Formats: sequence, structure tokens, C-alpha cells
Amino acid sequence: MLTEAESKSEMPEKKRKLIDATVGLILAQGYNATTVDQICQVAGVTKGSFFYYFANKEEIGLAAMDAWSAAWEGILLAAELEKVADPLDRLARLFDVMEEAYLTPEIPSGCVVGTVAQELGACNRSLGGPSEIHLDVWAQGVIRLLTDAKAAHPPKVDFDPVGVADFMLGMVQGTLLVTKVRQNRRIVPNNVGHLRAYVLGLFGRDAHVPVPEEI
Amino acid sequence: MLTEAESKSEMPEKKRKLIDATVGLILAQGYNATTVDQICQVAGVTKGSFFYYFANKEEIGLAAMDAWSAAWEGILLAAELEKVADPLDRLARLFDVMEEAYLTPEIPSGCVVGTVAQELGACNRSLGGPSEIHLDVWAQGVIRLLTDAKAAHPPKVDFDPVGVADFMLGMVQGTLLVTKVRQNRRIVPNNVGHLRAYVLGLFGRDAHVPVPEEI
Amino acid sequence: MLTEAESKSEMPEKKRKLIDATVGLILAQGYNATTVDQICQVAGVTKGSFFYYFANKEEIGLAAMDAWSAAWEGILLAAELEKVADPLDRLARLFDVMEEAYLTPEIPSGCVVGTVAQELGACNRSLGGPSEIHLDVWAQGVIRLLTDAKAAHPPKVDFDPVGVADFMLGMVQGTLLVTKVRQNRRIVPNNVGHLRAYVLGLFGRDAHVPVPEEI
Amino acid sequence: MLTEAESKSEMPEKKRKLIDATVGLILAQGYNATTVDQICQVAGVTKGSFFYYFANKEEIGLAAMDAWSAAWEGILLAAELEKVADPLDRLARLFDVMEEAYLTPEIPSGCVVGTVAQELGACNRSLGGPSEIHLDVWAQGVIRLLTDAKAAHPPKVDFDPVGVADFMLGMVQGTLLVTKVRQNRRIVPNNVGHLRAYVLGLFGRDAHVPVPEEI
DNA sequence: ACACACGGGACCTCCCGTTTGT
DNA sequence: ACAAACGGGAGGTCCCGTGTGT
Repeated sequence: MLTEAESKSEMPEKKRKLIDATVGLILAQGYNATTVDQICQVAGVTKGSFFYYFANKEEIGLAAMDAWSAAWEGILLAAELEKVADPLDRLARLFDVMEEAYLTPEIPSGCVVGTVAQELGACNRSLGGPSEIHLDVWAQGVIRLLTDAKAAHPPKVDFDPVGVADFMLGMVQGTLLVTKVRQNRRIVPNNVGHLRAYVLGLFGRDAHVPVPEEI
Repeated sequence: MLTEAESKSEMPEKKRKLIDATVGLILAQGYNATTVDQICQVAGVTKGSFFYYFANKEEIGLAAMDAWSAAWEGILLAAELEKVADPLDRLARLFDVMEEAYLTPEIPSGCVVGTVAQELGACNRSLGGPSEIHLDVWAQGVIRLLTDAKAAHPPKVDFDPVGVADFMLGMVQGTLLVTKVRQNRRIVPNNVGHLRAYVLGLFGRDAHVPVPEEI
Repeated sequence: MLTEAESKSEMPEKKRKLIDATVGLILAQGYNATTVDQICQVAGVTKGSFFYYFANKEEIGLAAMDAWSAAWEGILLAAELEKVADPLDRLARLFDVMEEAYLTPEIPSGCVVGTVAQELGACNRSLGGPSEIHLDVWAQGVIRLLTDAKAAHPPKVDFDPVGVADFMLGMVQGTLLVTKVRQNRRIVPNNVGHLRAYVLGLFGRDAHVPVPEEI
Repeated sequence: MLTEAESKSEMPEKKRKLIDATVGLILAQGYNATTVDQICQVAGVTKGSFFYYFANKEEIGLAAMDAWSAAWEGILLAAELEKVADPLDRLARLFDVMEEAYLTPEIPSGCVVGTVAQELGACNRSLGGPSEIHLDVWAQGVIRLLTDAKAAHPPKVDFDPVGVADFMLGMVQGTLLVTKVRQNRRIVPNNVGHLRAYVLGLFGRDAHVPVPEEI
């Protein structure tokens, strides 16, 4: 989603602060409960500026999702997945990156895209549509990894990369949702562990199934 | 959650209609976007009646979650899981029931509890707390099944029933979330299929991994 | 105001409780802030009963004022003013009775009639009118005392009993108002003391002017 | 109370109109019966503007009391009390100013502070507290006058300036209350007359006791 | 590029009074 | 005589977005 003419780095500071504030508020309260005034207050910016940069609340919702996806891409880039030679190792590395990212305290738990999808997916397509696309883009990345791995390592049982990617997407979103209500990230390593065990297991590669004493 | 003195069946009709309307609206738009006026209109009831039965919007939110959980328990009861002798078969049956339920067109897709949890879990504990409890109750039922199955059938690899139940909970919630944005239930059989394959696989029982041509 | 066919003593208990609750609530919060539901709750009665005994909220407001005036008459009766032979002594006794009554902790401070008069006097004559009459009835009683005293004891300076009664009425109402905000009755003896000193002074009778160390 | 950075003269016009409207409405109907919509309508301002200037109804209640007190200080300032050399003459002049002010038809009869005190003094301290303070400030001004007068003119009988100021405060508030329900100001000169006679009498100075034919 | 003032409508809540039934 | 259910509307608050000016 860095297709915008104006990438986040070369963005006016006020605009960036507004987006950052929106991301934080959506994670904390969801989209509907977040008000424009709140965003402005947290960003330390007046409403005049807000409506200069964004035509309406929806637009900053889109921008927040874009920023969120870009941040996630940044995490993957920083992980230098492409430097891992074997496609299956690359896939395995993805699970580690995910677990690490979702446990980093500096990154608020939750997912802006998933939150918007849950709240508006069914009733507001102008935001729900883009949220769906963001999720699909995420899934496509995973599909590519799975396909490459399949090409390099014939799986023990045949599977559809699309289906497994959807399975992983659901797992991730559900884990973040439960994490939010429980207000702790305890289940992250557990859920990612089981997911890794399953997916790598499809390739016949043994992965550790999480057991009580570890957690 | 049928512990209330007043079960849904012996409830005043208007109250029942209000709760039903709320369930539908929360599934469609989420909690925050649902207004009291909307609920009344859909239920065909006046606001005077609404506030006779519910002190405030939060209270009907709680009632909607209770009704939702009760409905799910009703589905499990109707499935007569307890009549399945072998605990592992019982567990296997659960996946079938889940898949069937999430695909029944009469039951709107999504989960009231999960929706409330996503929107309010982190910022409104008076609703977030109960939503968390509902999720935990669901998980506990699964934990029981897993424990019984473990007792009857030594698993191929050891696992923690609590962790696996959390994994399943996350999977279910995430699947419903993605289903909502995608506006179709195509991933339900896929995700439940993978989940079944993984969990039964822990017991060494082969389950069919979903493949493309089936979907 | 015992002209009602049904005096308070031979009143149904529920009706009496409703009136008592109303008196207390008006003293505590005023007329407008007092709701019918509140009255019912404090009285331990349902709304069905309320609207059986009173056509609307205004009517119980009138009844509360009547009850309040009746209670005050009861205090005067109990004080047996008429047994004091000398009219001026009778007048002097009135001040003592007032001071005592306004300091009795069991009697909530404030005046139902004055409160209604303040809130509705200018904009709701159906309650304001009767409140005015109640005040006038009080004043007339004082006028009688003053007139009798004047007849028996030629005053040092001539005065109009009506004017002095109004002065006393104003003083009493103002004192109760200030007492209410200050949330203590400290000024009661002070103000009644000055009032007594002035009125008795008109007759040349020395009355103690309140001084600091007493209070 | 002119300590606010923003005195009424340099206030946005809409804000001023809102306060003026509130003052008028509180005098006419009291605080509780006055609605925000009414205030806006009388002021010729929309609700959007109202809530731009005032966070809530309470806040404009405070502002109305401040404005009212400031207006009264303005009257005293205009009367140039401080130019009267003799402290006792100054005190005497205060009675004239009061009588004059309370009889000016342009100034609506009643007292915003007293009205709020009566309605909310006992049950809403966020408004009751400030109303109490306003009354105390008024009393303190009188205490100063009485103390100065005592220093310059040894009184005939000793008295406590604080007690006499409270007496005067009660008298004023009560008079305004009765004036409101009677819907005429006839008792103002009478009550102020008696009050002046009493207070000046404490200094041995003869003041005219109001007699019938004058009124 | 940004700040302030403003408009108007939606939303939750509450409250008075009525209706229906016993 | 009383209780429960209900109707409908008003009130306080909030919130998105617009205008005007600099």
C-alpha cells in the first residue's frame, strides 16, 4: 500500500501525527467510538488541520489502515525474509516474526484492519471494501510463501495454499481479537505455536506443539 | 447462561423482540453503530417499552450476548453430543456441528460476543468483561471435551487442552470476522476443516485436509 | 388548610406516604427536580397507586404544600400560643417557637411552600397561586398577633402590621434559603434574634441583640 | 467576580447573548425548568454554538451567576459608595441603592444566585457551592461596611457585623422570593425600610419605620 | 496551511401519564 | 385499589462537517 504518491515518510508532520493518533485510537476503542475531536486532541492538532488533510472521517480511516499495512510490511522487510534461501525455512521464519511482532509491547496489540473489518465490513463498504483488500493482500503474501514452499518441498498431504492462507488469516485475526478482550497477550505464543505446528506439519516437518509448562 | 430466572422462552414478547433485533443489528453493524431507536424500530416497539425492559443500552447488549450464548448452547444440546459414546468421536462431532451452524443461512454469520469483544473489550469493561466470560465459557466446554478425549485416547503428541481450546476459540472468532468482511461463508468449511485436521491429528486420527477442488 | 374533606389523619396510608415523600424530596431537591418515579420509590408505592390518588404531579405538589402548612399549624397549636394571656408575650413566644422549630433536626430545614414559590411562582400560576396563598395565610396569622399586640401595648413608633408581617415573612423565607445552601442552620438563631429584637423594639420592649460570643 | 480573564464586555457577542438569555430564563423559571434549547432560542443562537462556548448546562449556570454578581457590583460601583465620606452614611446609602435597584423595572425582579441556591444548594454542590460563595461575597461586602461604621460610630448596642450581614442577606433573598410569587414589588420598599430602620437603629440613628399610608 | 466559530442533527436517557388487567 | 406494561416526546450531550479569516 505504498502506492500513494505521498509515502508516510515524506508526509507533513501534522498529517502523520493525525494518522498515528487514529491508529492508536482505533486499536483502543474501534473506529466508531473514535471521534474526530479525539483524534485531533491526541495528535495535538486542531480540527482545521484535520479537515485540511482529510475530507472526512472515513478518509483518515483508510489512511490508518494503509499506515497499518505499511508498518506490517516494514516489519517483514526488516526481518529480511527474502534472504532465507529455503522457501520452507522462510515460511517457518514468518511464524517467528509474527509471534515476535505480536508480543512487542511497543506495538499495541490488535489490528487496525481487522478492527475496521469487524465493525464496518458488513455495512459500510467504502471502508469495509478496502479493509477486505488489505486482508487479501496479507493472505496473498502468505499464499506466495506457501506456493514456493510447496514447489520446493512436496507436502506430506496435498493442500490448497489459498485455503491454508485463509486459515492462517483467520487464526491471526481471531487471536488478536481474543487478546484484546483478555487484555493480555498470553495466547499469542500458544496460538502461533499450534498454527506453526499444523502448517509445517503439512510438509512433514515436525514442529513443537505448545505444552502447558512452557506457558 | 440459562441460569437466569427468566429464560428466553418465558419472556415477554416485546422484550424478546427487542433482544432479537439487537442481536441482528449487532451482527450487521456492531454495537456502537446500533442505536436504540433502530432496535425499537426493527423490533416494532416504542422507546417507552425499551426503557421499561432495559435500563440502558448496555443492558440490552448484555442480554443480546446472553441470548447468543444460549442459542449456541441450544445448538449443542440439539446436536446431542452427550449421546456420542466415544469422547474423541464427540470432539469430531463438534467440528461438524460448528461447520453446519456457521453455514446455516438462517443464522446470520458472525458472533455477537466476538463483535462486542472486539469493539469494547479494551475500553468498556462493563460489556467487555462479560464478553470475555462468554468466550471463556465456550472455551471451557471445549476444554472438557479435549480432556475427556485425552483420557480415553492417549494423544500422539502431548498437548494442553487449555491451549488447544484457545487455539480453537481464536480460529472460530477469526473465521467469523473474515467471513463478515468477505460477505460470504466460503472460508468456513475450509477453516473448520483445517482446524479439525489439526486437532484430530493430535490424537493420531487422520482427518481430511481441505483441498481446492472441494471448495 | 384543613378545609379538605379528607384531613391527613384519616387519609389512606399510601396517599400519606406519597405526600410525605414528596415533602422530603421537594425540600431536598425542589419541585422540578423531583420526579414521580422518585416519589413512588421513596414512598415504597407503585405508580399505579400514585395516579390513583393524584391526577398529576401538580396535584401532589399542592397536597405537599397543604401538608406542610398543616404541619406548621400543628406546631403552633402544640405551642398553645392562645394560652399566653398578653398579646405581646404571645408575639414574643412566636419567635421562640419559630427558632425552636427551625432548629429541630427531625424537621428538615427549608420550606416546601417557599421552595415551590421560588421555582414556579412566576411561571406556573396553578402552583404559584396556591403557594402565594399559603404565604399570605401565614402572614395573616402574624398580622393578627401584631394587631392584638398593638391594641394592648401602644407601640413606641407607629407601624403597619401588614408591613411588619411581610418583613417577617421575607426574613423567614430568606433565612431558610440561606440555611439550605450553607447546609447548616447556624444563622437561624442569629436571624430570628435580630428579627425579634426589631419587632419587640417597635413596642419599646428590649430584646437581646445577638452578639458574636453567643454563636 | 471580575477576576476572569475575559470580562463580560470583551466577550464574543453570542456568548454574551447566551448568558443574558440564561439570566432572564433563570429569573423567570428557575434553573431546572430552563432548557438549553430555550436558552438558544431566546439568544438567537444554535446549539452548536452553545456547546462551543459552554461544556454543559452547569457551566452556563455558573456564568449566569458570575454575570449577575458582576452586574450587582456594577450597580454598587455606579453608586460611588466609596465617595461617601462617613461610613455610616455609606451604609445608609446602601439601603437606598438596594431599594432603587430592586425597584428598577428594567432589572427583572429576583436574584439568579438566590434562585440557584434554593433549587440546587442542597443537592448539587457543583452549582450550589459557587452560589453559596456568591452569597458570602455579598455578605462580606456588607460586613466591611458594618465594621467601618462601627469603628467610626460606636453603636448603641453591641452587635456582630457578621450576624447583621447574614440578617441582611436573608432579608434580601426572602424579599426577592416573596416578590417573585406575588408578582409585584410592593414589599420591596417596606422590607428595605424596616431593615434600614433596624440596622441604623443599632447605631442609635433614627430611621423612618414604614407606615401604611406611604405604601 | 491552519485556527476558530459555528450549524444542525442524531443519540441516549428520562419522565409524565395512559392503558390494561386483576 | 393497585400493579405492570407501555407510549411518545423532550432534554442534555456529542459529533461531523462547514464557513470565515488569516
